[in-house]
Amino acid sequence: MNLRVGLSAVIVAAVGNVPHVLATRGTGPLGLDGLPFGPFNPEGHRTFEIGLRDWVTAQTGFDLGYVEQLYTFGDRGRELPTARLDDTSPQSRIISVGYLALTPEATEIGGAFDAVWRDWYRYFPWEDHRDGPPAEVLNTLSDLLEAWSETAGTSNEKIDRWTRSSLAFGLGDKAWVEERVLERYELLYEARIVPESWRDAGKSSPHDLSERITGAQMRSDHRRILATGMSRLRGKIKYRPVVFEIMPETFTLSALQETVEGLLGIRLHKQNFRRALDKTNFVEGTGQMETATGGRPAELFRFRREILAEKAALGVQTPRRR
Amino acid sequence: MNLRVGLSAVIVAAVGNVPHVLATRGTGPLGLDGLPFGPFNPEGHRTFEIGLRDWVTAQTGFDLGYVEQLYTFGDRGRELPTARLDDTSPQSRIISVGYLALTPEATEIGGAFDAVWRDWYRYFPWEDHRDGPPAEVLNTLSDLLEAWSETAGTSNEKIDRWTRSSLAFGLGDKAWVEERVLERYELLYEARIVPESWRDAGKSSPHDLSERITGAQMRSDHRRILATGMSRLRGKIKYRPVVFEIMPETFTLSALQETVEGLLGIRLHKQNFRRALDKTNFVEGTGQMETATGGRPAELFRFRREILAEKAALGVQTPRRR
DNA sequence: CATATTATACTCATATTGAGCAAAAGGGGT
DNA sequence: ACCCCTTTTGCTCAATATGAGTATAATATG
Repeated sequence: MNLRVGLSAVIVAAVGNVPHVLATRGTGPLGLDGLPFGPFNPEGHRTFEIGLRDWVTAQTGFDLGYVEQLYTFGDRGRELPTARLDDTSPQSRIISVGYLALTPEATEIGGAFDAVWRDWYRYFPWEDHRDGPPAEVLNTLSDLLEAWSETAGTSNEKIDRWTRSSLAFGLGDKAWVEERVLERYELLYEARIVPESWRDAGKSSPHDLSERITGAQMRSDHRRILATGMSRLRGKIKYRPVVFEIMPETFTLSALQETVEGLLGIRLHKQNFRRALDKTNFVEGTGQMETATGGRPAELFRFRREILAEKAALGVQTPRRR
Repeated sequence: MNLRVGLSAVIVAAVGNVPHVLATRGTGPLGLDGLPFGPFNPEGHRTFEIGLRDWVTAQTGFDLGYVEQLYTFGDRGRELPTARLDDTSPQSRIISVGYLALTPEATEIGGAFDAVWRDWYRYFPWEDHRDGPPAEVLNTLSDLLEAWSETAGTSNEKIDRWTRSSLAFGLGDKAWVEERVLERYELLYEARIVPESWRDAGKSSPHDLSERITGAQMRSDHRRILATGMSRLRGKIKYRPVVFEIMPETFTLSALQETVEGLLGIRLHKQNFRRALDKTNFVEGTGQMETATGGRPAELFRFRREILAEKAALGVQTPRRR
């Protein structure tokens, strides 16, 4: 059997303090978006990371800053949109090594590469709790998950399904834990709520759900890879100063907070955010002022990159509600 | 070029509350240990994880419990012990997907598989701070790292090397951060202190260091993979109840603490450990007593596996000294 | 010059953390 | 029986961190 290795990238930038991912525009009959994906060329590149950087630069014209490996996806049944899980035909098998990359420049994409920056909540509407939990989306999903739990064979299995659902989505008295993006997506996939779970099984969905609820689909398993990247980033931001990789040279503290809030999908208490930031010594004032704030001008700050080697944590802890 | 995918596993169990890894005994001229490593067979296995479980069971006769993917290693120059980093010959390239597995049974290995359980500090003597920082090892390494810093070209580079060294190893007024196992190993590799850095470059080491200082070598890049696994486990133990995957059915709280201490390589405050554990509700008393403690008998506890889906964190936080 | 808007500075109750002392419950020797 | 040693278990306390509030400063706008 033919084994091939590809690289897929979740490239994140902030557009107006809202997290965006680089997506390749859909071309097939369904017109689904995908993640940038390129073959790994073992002759040309000594490491995966070098291969990834090269090929993103070649196709989009900009340099990636922060890069980290996410996960290696090798399941059979993920290559073709119509592949069946029980398919055992000895076709070529593609293994894809997923990477998370952060870049400050959400510039227009040059070259022949048909890619666009997309608000990442387009693919995950239930993940955006910045204006409180999105009631319509969550209620619909909650109902569907409850129905799915009911269809289980045994009563134990029913309870298990519903427990997992409420924990993942913070239903009932459970807390919403923002970094469980992957867990939530996988649950929606397992419960056959998200359309690609039907697509991958070669069937058509019996549901008639709007994209406002289930989010936009992606090619192959790219939405899963994106969920993996979001989970990783939301987790990491709490103990490593990775936000600064997507911030411009100078920024106001409010802009920094809004970016963090955008990534986490929740609002933070302003005063406590500042206090936590103060303790870390990660930023220093530049003396310059940003006047277009609409109110009192804010000082522009800069990330003290020297400190990167030293300190580890951006002490932004998120409150555990409930 | 031939692309092949292999699976390597860091399989951890506790032998008398001390963490051990399953290692394959050295056969080559150097007689170096290695990690269990097997080819991934795309025809036979739908996913990597299934492949891994199958092959460990086939070779050792026991079932893996907890399994998680670590990292995918694909650098050129890691296949052969004598491969040179600048080697560009189009030989077969092996990509290895590393896995971390935890198992409670440190049973004898059956079958034809020549594997042994090895104290993981055999490979990383500088990581064991259970009886305080290991002065001899750390002093020697500190001197070597300082010497390496001095050989840098520019003064900036000198400072950078020494900063990274003291941060990684907690030298001077810096704190020892136990989960930076990989960072420390990579620094020792970069500084050419660890013998395999010379081996990989096809040279022989000018140092004459005992294994008591540099730890035991492993085949290929297996020591790096082990370091990755140790880092992951030490990090994860603080926010997920993974310890219980290597504990027997019932255990005393002291045994649990000693196992955690073994994994983290540091001592914890007993009363605070208990208090943190209490809050999580992860364990429940069985009523039975263990009398062979040498003092007051201790109650035997059991992990409440039902809670696994619910609660996330084993709130064992490690003190940040200094 | 009042008002809206945003930035920044304090305050305070409560929870968490690090670290200590004290009592309880065994075993072993005299 | 009694003392000593060891380990478990229970409790206290100061220091710090956290969540959330109020007050004040500095600008733009009408």
